[in-house]
Amino acid sequence: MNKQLTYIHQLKNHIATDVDLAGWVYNVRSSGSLVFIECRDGSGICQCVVNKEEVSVESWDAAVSLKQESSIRLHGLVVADERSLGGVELQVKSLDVIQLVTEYPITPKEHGIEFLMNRRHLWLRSQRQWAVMRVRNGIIFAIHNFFQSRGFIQTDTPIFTPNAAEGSTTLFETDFFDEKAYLAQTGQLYGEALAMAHGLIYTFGPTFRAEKSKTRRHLSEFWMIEPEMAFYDLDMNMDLAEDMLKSIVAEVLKKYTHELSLLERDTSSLERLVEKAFVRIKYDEAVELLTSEKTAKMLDELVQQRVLETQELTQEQDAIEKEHGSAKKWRKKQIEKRIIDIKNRIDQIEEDLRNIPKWKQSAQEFSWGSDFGGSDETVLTMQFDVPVMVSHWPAEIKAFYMKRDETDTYALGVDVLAPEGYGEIVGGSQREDNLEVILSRIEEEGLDPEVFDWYIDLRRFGSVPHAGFGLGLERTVAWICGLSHVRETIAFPRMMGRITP
RNA sequence: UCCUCGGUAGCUCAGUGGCAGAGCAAUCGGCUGUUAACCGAUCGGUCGUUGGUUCGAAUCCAACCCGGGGAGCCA
Repeated sequence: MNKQLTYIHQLKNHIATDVDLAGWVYNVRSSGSLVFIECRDGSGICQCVVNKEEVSVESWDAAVSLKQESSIRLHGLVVADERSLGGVELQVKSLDVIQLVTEYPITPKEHGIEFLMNRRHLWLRSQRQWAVMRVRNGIIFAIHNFFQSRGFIQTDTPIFTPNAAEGSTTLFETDFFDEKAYLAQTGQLYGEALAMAHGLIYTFGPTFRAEKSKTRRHLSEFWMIEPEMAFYDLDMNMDLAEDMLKSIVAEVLKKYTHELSLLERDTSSLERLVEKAFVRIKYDEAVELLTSEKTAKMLDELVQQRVLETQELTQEQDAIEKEHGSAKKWRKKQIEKRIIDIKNRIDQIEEDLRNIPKWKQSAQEFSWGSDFGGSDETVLTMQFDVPVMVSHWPAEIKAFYMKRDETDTYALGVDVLAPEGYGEIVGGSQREDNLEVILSRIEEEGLDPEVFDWYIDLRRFGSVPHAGFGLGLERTVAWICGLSHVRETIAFPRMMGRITP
């Protein structure tokens, strides 16, 4: 154990020298008197070549016996080789097995989501999951960087709370020394108290929602970042949210190119967003856009595009199916793979074709005063190539603490919708700072003023205009990584029907 | 809670009323540059569960269980 270990991500700096590696067998191939080991050590993956004629009998026997995820120590020479992934490989001089593994369940082949989720503790070792966790780390670091460099103080708010902050959502109930308590769905109200102490604060912690949601955007336990700023109005709030998202994306693009390429993320949309101003529209304008001829036409065109794509795919499938009969074995496999891809894509298109008319109907029939549904958000964001910030919502559909405009009909709230159909990643508002108004709002909502007494104190003692927002970490990770479901953005997701591992 | 699709070998799937199948994994053998290596052989089954229809059910019907996708709600 006293040998100096070299980590795989540093190997490029050690070409033509001998190093010691320790790690796990990601995959292994053998070819007579050569064994190719793909070794991962947490920092990366490196192909290690064992040549029968250049190692001891013990090392050779060990190499031949290796199976996936066996833990090993390697000593060898680092060489540049274009045939190897990453351009560097290790020519092994000796190999020790720490533990020989048999029947590791996750093979390099395809697996279903249920199988993988049941083995999440092992799945985390796979390349894609590894990349996602690293990008998540990068996003977290970028968020702290952004706020810390602007003088924000990170504060922590309680997880046990005596009541719901916003009447509507379902919370997890627990027993707190024989008293009913709930797991926090937001730290916002406490954040406001801390902002009155420190001016600029943010929280970064877990939140819990007991809704029985089964969609790609929901978790029961997720992490949220909630800045709260004294002397900020809605516009300043929106500026801050835009700067923050740009800063996060820029930092991830700069530091995580390898991970994003492992995830096959097309980064053009992310790169564009860093440079361009976000779209800012008011709720009324969004409704107008949703119900417009332009939107209807765009959706019709989308249907035509999908139909055309299906025709092209079907033609390709016919052509390669004909070729299949007389093809060589390797080509047959290639064709079979391609046909599976084509079938999946066609299934996806058929679902789109079933859905788009519904989207169109939902958009066309949208009536002022309701909240946007998932498809409405998608239809809105499809028309822009940067995030869309929707502000000035009908006051009735927003929470009691949001400040209203002069006409008392609009809440000074803002939702930030991510591009590419990722939906709402930020929700925020300017808060109501007037004592009388907030008291009457609490009454109107039928909430118990006694429960909010400490919160109301914030309006009694030095009340000032202030604002804040919440950023959903998992949705942000899903969007930046280009993942179709938030369950892969957190190490051990908690969602309806999933509490283990 | 509702809508919708699915559950067949360790994994991914094919099989729509008549002998339970393929690829991968596993096991054994071969191969000196492999890239989800390849080639040959072997092994592998409570067809989600229970009941029904039928000469005969993986296949048809009913109920239930589990999972995927979506709605509502939201980050």
